[in-house]
Amino acid sequence: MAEQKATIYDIARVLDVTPSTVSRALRNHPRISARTKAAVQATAEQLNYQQNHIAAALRSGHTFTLGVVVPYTNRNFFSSVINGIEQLAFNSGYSVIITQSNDSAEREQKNIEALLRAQVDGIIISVAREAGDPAVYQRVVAQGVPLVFFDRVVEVAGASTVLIDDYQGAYQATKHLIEQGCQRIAHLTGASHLNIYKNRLRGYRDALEDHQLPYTAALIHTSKQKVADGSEGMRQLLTLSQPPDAVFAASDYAAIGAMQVCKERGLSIPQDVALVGFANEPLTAYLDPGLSSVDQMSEQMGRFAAKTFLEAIENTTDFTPHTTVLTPDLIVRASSQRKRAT
Amino acid sequence: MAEQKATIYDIARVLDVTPSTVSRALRNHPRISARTKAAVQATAEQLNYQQNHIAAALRSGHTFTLGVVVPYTNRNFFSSVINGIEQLAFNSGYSVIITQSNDSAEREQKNIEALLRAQVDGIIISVAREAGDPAVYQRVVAQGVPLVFFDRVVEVAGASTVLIDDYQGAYQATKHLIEQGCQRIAHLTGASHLNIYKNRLRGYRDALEDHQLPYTAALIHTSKQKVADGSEGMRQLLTLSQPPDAVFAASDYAAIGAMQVCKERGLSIPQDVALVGFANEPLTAYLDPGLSSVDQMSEQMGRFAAKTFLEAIENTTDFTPHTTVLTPDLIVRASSQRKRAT
DNA sequence: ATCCCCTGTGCAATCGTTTGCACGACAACT
DNA sequence: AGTTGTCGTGCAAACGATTGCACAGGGGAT
Repeated sequence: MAEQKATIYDIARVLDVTPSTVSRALRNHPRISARTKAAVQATAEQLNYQQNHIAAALRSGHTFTLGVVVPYTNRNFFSSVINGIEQLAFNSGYSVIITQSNDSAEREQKNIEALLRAQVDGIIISVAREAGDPAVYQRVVAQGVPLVFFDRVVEVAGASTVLIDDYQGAYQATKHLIEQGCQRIAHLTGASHLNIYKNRLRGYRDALEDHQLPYTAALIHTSKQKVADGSEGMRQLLTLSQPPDAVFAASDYAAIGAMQVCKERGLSIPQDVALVGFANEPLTAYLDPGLSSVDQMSEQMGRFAAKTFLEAIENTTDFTPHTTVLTPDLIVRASSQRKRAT
Repeated sequence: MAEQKATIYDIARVLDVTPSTVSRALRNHPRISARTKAAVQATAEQLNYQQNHIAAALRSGHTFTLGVVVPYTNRNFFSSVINGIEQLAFNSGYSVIITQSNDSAEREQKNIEALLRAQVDGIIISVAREAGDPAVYQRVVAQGVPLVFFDRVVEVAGASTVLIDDYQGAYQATKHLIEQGCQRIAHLTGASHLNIYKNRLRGYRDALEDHQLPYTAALIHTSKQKVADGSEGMRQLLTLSQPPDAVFAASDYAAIGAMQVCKERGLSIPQDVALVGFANEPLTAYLDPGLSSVDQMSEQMGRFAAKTFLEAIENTTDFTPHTTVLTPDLIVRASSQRKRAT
């Protein structure tokens, strides 16, 4: 059944040279003559030679493999990031191993260890919601394996990070709502050990202040940002004596929940209540009305993470870990557009 | 920077035994005494020994790595399947390498070759929309690497497949529409070298016949099944002298397009036009009205694909390739529910 | 006592490449 | 003519584990 695979020995035998010469010829070593290289190439193709990555990896120490750890593969944001990572990695000859933590710290740690055993050349990770022991990350760095965090990051010496500017995104979204004439803008925020929600809240607050609008604690609702949480938040907000005329949610799902409640109550969107979400999940475009949202540049984030890794690999000596901050992009749809675009 | 990694030689030195003994002890070889095993275990932990997969792979021929090729990682269906695959694979000690073809046959072939070079223990694939040369798949099988197709399959001797029963799904969906009182049911189908659309069309057609409804060619619209295609199809259908009172689309996206057109024209859903899609993308639940759809059991599909692979690996000798057919599940939402559920 | 088998371990080859070092040949320079 | 340098290739030792075979010692059967 299993075909015999050709090795460099087979090529060497045919051409009556040594395997070393073949190896060097294939890797385009400068000291090998053009004639020999051509001959090796030719017989390699003829024998259908495929390099054995494993053997090469063992000797050289490079596996040309990149490990990725995400909470869930089937969440659009993460799968889009993976998409971006894979594009760049593939073009540079790297394979990508995907693992998922299911937001469990224990599972995350196991994943990292498995990746290290697999001798990956680097690890790109978005950490689990459940906080784990940072020692694991430090061990990765200590082993000399480049480590890149994205979106959900942790401060680790020697690691790089790729983020979006959550503050900016929230600021833009809030400013947009103000410009559309909204005066009482509520905010659905999330509680987490991660900074993303804090930064969004800050952006929201600063935008209000910069436009001389009061910051009102009653207009803030904190939750886990699921659809049901958004509904719950909206219901509470509508009980206020002065209900909001706009809602900026820190996630699209919470915004969807809010939208559903508005529809139930017969409130028109965006006239009575304008809505903006966060993440620009693909589904937001298909809602009725389309949900305005802050795009997280997921694919780009993946590409930057991969690029950072590649840089780290190529200059092992003089690479300094760094943080890349991407500017998010406000996508305006019907849910917040009260005034016609000029 | 890089810490020294412990090898079995280090353990052997400490205990004054040979590396062979250590290797066997770690792999729980029956001929090693319990005492030795315990001692090896202890020092392994003490030295923080982590097996080098690469070295083990080179010698043993097993990489404990599973290759996956999908058209796109960031499509919910595929990322959910990957999710399912990863769950089972991880539990059995396998890592999963993800590659994407972007629906290009050339890229798909390159991916497969890269996976083979990486010496993966098996490949799970959903083929590109663009048809490629089946010889690539045969080469995989010829090399003795288990090959499992899912959803978008190709007939290859020696390969296994995991599918959903598209015929059944379509039949159920159509039957459901009939039971809701629809009489003129249109179908948006896709053109492809793959069988999925053909089977859905067959299911649709047979359901009509079984309920004494005529099959009308004018009610069939063929396209690539994007949102815009669905809109286009719906517009055409509405120009008919006898427009349909229901649409069964072979994909959720086409159904969304149709839904948008209905809304534009002021047609009420489901009263004037009932709608059912296919795939049960998560967003369907959030549409207004919620879109009924046929669930493709994506995670389960992934789990079955992984299971098939694991079976093939474990009984290399007496494994016979087989086809697993999953029964899809019709999810009824507001878009097709004309009669109250009793 | 003799033979056989079982238990626990060691020996050494092997997986397929990579790579530091050495070496012969030939050209160029003093 | 001797020295130095460059070019093209070969030698052999890695990389870290796995594994078939051998073997010593001890117990039981004959």
